[in-house]
Amino acid sequence: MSWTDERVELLKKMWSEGQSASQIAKELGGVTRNAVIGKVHRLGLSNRTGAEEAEAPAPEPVAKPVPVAEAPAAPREAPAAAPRAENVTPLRPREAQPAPAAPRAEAPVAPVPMRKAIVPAGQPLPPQPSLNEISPETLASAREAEKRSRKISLMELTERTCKWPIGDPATDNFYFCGLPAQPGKPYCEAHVQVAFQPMSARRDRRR
DNA sequence: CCCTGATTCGC
DNA sequence: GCGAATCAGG
Repeated sequence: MSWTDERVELLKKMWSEGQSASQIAKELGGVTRNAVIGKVHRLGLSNRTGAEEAEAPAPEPVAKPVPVAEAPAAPREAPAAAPRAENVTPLRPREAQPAPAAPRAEAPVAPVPMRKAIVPAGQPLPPQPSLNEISPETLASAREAEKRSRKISLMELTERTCKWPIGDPATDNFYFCGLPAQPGKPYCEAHVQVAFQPMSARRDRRR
């Protein structure tokens, strides 16, 4: 591939639009980001001053209009579980919560009444299965994983980090597991187990 | 780790 | 002129 006029044009255009060298390289094809950067310098447009740059804080051109997670489906069967007398520690409240007296009286509401955009776009909402739907073994490894979790933020999620949400998104005690995700899967080994269960086994355990 | 842009330097 | 390798930084 060589720098034909068209290619240089596209390069100039994209560069002035604030696209990154790698994005431009991808678009052009046949070149690496290094090639793009090198060309940019030779063309003398290092100073990203291609377009007028009105002053609009150029919203970091995110390649695609990442569709902010649609309002996630209502927490499945959450309310139903609430009434259960026994303290149904919803799996979420981490760290042993030594029965701190006077647990919010208005707790029966669905756990995790999230606002929006809590789960990265594209990924299915992690089910918050009621405890009896999870086998003891799976539950154990899930809790163990929670301890080792990297506690990363939404922005730190990547292709290979577990995207299992932990904590209440309404509080600052919210983060994502972040452990190494199973190749191709959105979660780490432990959370994959919780998220993807054979229908049969799941049905059998449900009450 | 992943990704940025900047530089260098042999070709 | 080109761009891989490498550097510096987030």
